[in-house]
Amino acid sequence: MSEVQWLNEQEARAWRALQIMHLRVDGELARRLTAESSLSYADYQVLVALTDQPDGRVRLFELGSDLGWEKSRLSHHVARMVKRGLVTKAKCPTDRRGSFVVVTDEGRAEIAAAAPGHLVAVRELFIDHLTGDQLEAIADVAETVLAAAEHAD
Amino acid sequence: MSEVQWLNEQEARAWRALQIMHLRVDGELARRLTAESSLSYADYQVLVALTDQPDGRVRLFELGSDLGWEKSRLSHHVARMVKRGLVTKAKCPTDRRGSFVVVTDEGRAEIAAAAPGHLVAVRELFIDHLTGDQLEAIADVAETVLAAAEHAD
DNA sequence: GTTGATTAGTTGATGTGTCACCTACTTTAC
DNA sequence: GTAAAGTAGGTGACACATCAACTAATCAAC
Repeated sequence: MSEVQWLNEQEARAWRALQIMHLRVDGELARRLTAESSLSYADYQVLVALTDQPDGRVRLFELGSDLGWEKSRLSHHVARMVKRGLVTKAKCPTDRRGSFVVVTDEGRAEIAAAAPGHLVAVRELFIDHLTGDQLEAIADVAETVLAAAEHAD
Repeated sequence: MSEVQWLNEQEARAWRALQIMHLRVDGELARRLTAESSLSYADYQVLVALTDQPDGRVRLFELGSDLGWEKSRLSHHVARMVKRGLVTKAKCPTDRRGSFVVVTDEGRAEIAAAAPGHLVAVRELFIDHLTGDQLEAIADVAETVLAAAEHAD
């Protein structure tokens, strides 16, 4: 067994605080979303991705990689959303293996109703407490870490 | 309906990047942990909290608030860990409603085996890409946000 | 054009989280 | 003391996530 390199105080503080912050903030966001709308946080993310597109449709595999979800999870989740009338599926004409997920009017209505409250919550729980410099620093860190992860695929 | 205040570019960039970073990093950490040990990320967190204590025992409600878990989730999860022999439960002598969760030798062995690999992964996926200033900035941000959340209980 | 590898998506079993509700004990107020 | 309120924890039903195995279409090689 080789020596374990434990985290030093600064590293441990940053890592721990970040983990706990994320837990608290995301937990509270999810709680408020389900309390104030009929959408889960997962539903919300799917609907945001769909309504970001001009035609409100995205291929399943693309949605999966955008959200960082496994295809199985996505398949199950979309099936539940179809059953609830938030989205539908459509065959892809150019690749007969594939499907699109398409927002329905009901899905658009649900996210339109939920978004304002969610944005208020994001501000209240996170953004409002930070300076411009801090937001910049956060974005730099996250993008650095993500770029490294991409690079190590 | 009042106007929705959308996120500006800087805010959106910071928020989005942070969310995606967390998804990717925590997802990869969880994947590696389950691949290289018999512990889930949740198991790992419970065992860390227990082995942090000199006597390896924590009251359930305390563990719950440390981890930010609901009591029901904790109850279910601990029950599963008991079944797997990683922890046991012990009645609290001073409050007869309460119980302690106690690490077993097997639990200690499992986390001792898993911790080195996990630390390597935390470094590789996160810490190694950041400067001391960046770590400091992250910790400041997270602590600020957490303090605000505490304050708004 | 036939074979093999890869990719898109599904399915079912199983593990995990959440919600509403429950018991048992403790604390507070009178 | 006793009633009411609060706290520690558990339970069962259901929603959700993960894993392995599967079908079907496309792509690459020859």
